[in-house]
Amino acid sequence: MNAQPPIPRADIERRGLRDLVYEHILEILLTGEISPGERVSIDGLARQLNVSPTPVREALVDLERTGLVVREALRGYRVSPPLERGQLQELFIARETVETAATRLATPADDELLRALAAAHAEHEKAGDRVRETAEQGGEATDSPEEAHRLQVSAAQEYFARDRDFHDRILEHCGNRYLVKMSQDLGAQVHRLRQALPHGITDVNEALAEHRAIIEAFASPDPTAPEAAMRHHVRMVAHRALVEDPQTPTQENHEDP
Amino acid sequence: MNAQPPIPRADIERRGLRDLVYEHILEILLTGEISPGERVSIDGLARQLNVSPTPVREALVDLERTGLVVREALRGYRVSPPLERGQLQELFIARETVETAATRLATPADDELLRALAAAHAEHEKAGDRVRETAEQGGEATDSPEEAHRLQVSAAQEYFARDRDFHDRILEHCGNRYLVKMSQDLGAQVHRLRQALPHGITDVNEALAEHRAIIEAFASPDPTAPEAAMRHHVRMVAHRALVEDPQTPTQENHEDP
DNA sequence: ATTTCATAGATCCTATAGGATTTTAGGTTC
DNA sequence: GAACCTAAAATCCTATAGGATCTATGAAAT
Repeated sequence: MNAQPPIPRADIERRGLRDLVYEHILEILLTGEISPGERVSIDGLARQLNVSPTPVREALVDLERTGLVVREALRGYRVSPPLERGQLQELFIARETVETAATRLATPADDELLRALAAAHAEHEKAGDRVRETAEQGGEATDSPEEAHRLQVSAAQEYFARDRDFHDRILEHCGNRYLVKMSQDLGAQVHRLRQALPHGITDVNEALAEHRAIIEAFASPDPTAPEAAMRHHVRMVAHRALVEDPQTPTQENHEDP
Repeated sequence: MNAQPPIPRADIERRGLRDLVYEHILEILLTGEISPGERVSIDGLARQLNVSPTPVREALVDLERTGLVVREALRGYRVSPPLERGQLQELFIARETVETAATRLATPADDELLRALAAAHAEHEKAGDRVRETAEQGGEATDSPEEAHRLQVSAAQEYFARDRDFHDRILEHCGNRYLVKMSQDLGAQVHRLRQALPHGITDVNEALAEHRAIIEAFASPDPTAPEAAMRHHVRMVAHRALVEDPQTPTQENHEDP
């Protein structure tokens, strides 16, 4: 007989069908395969994924809490409508609150954080280069125009992922699991926002420069510098996202800049 | 025929069986009917509530995201283990972050907020009186000892609910739905913490005084006063909750007091 | 006495079925 | 032509059934 000891299989990470379905639906939502406001049929998804409705229902309950879908009893789920300007402002303020708190808690930075930030930033810069390349050759085209657009979208996704990695490195080192969870919850909304922006990424240089400033602030002896740099960064991102169509302002953040 | 316009019935609020089951399980968890670490059987709950397992499963998925239960694939749900000291510290820091941000956004307070806070505080004081009464006559007893204890628990629950109402009034007026949601998520953890504390409520006077200070700060012309009062309150709550058994400290909040 | 193994029970997980409700399509009337 | 009513299809919601997995109890062996 094969002498297999009671293997303490902790890292195999057994996952039920529900988790797989969740990721599949998430993929559908994030790629924008279904438009905001459109129905997300439970039975339809079950047929499409060749599973029963039960795991689909569980996955949707989970997704509802992320805010990506909304539920109306007896009427099913719908893709959440796009973020309004007011929600956008609130979202950035909430993000500023969480990110600055995490940055403060991660200060002073240990060597591990500094190395991780440098590595993440390098990847972010690479992704930024690709974004610029695809944006330039988008007009002339090496392949078909739809292929060029596909490359552009792919580069943008990679860029956003690396951007988020940078922030996640800080979150990981803040030592507060609740702030991490909050940031993840907000992250889903942020993604929704980015997907909704019509024009491509136009602030690669600015964002990278602000990230670099954050790294330098962590390296400096001033314990208030990192938080200030992060606050400035989040506010600039908000500013760049809110430049167009001046609408009804709803609230401001009363704090010293 | 009755000339009913396309009634925008928004407040009828239709709810499915899943929501009722959710509330029932929540009640079971908050009253401590099941001990931390114990199993939460899906089929068992379904039998107990006379419903099928499907809505129970959905409710548990929802509860899992609140942190009240934890899931292990193919092994079911369990009541979350009690908060460790490190988690407690992190929880209070997260709470301080969210509550102070909301307080800052609610400043300057309008008349509606001031009235709402005064009303909420009055109810909170009443509940505090009942807590003191039941604590005093707990020994002598008017009825059986277990009846006295029941009254004590009931008074404590009312007290906590009114305490939370006070904070919610501020949250409502901060104008940021994401901060509100974060506070609600943390609220479930806070409740878990309170239920775990062995001795009764011993800081009624202190808490009420700190709340009164917050009200006065909102009434003062100093725009930084409310946030400072709230920060002080949350920190004092944390201090009073963390006095006993000095364990390994994990992190501090680097900010000017 | 401790460990190992095996069997029985309970539980989780997924699939399928049917009742209730909503949505959609088509026809009718003003 | 627009509004209203009716009927059918689709969908949501809940319940039930069966296979897979885990847990627990008890017997056997070292």
